[in-house]
Amino acid sequence: MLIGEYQHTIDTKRRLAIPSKFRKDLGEQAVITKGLESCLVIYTLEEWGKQAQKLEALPNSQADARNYARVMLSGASDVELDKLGRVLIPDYLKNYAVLKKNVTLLGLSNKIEIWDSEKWEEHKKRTESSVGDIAERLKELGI
Amino acid sequence: MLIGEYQHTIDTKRRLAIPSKFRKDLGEQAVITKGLESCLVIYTLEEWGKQAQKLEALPNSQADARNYARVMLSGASDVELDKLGRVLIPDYLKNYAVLKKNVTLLGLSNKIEIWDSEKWEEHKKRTESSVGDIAERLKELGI
DNA sequence: AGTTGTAGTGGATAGTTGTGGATAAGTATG
DNA sequence: CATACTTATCCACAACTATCCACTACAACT
Repeated sequence: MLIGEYQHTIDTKRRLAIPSKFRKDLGEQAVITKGLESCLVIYTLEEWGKQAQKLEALPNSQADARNYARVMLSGASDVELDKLGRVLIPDYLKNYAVLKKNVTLLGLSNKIEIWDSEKWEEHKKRTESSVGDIAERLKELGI
Repeated sequence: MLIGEYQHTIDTKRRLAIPSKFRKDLGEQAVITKGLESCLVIYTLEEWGKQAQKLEALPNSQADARNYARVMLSGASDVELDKLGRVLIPDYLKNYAVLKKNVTLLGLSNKIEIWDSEKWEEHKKRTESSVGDIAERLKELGI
């Protein structure tokens, strides 16, 4: 179902345990990639397939499209869950999101986000305090 | 699956190790050819078939199309993976892409691109900073 | 409380991967 | 034909990764 917030750790070998509640959704494989606000995103294979198809369909003759696909696809990595439900975070992704030992996993329905715990707390504080304002703005967009 | 970014080296005998995650997709043979932005592209035999078909189908009346097809088709070379999963980069392709020792391999779903590492870093920086703009423009194209 | 089970963390070992070099086989050139 | 030169096959090493097992903490249930 992919909801909830979990505190986990990345060990010295860059392994991260996926919350057990998320495992049946992911199966044995998943795709991890860069997200906005320098967090990481984990997709199910199915969900990633949809994203990849869109990127493959981009016109190869346009430089913009080529570059966009390059960044999006090369930034991703397919990972396997080991017997205990852990994944290996590639070095370049760990660096991108500036992950230290403590990370927070967020279940967001069709994807999972990984944040450095400190950064998430900070971000959450800022966001929650302005959640009313944001709701106002979203209403204007018809949500 | 062909996604992700890998740092490898070309040795003094122009051998390049294919990332092990890519090997099962390629099998024992692959096609390597020129790409845009002076990188190289590796296709599976199957995928190359599709690309070649597209190129052959280009309107023969247009000089641009003809030239593009010429460059792509004549530049191609089929390579075999040795027992350790390495391919031999032909000299003219190595020169075309100005490859030195350190190269970066990009998994782009249906193909693999090979860049000189320095050039890719530079290119990526420029692209990433404008990825938001690109996304906006692509949205206008209905993606 | 005691027991059982599960989840998260940490570490040891065996296997794989990437790289470099050595030797053998093929190709051209004088 | 001999020589230099390139290309293929094979092996060796170091670094990394996967797999396996152990330990602790917590929860649920009896």
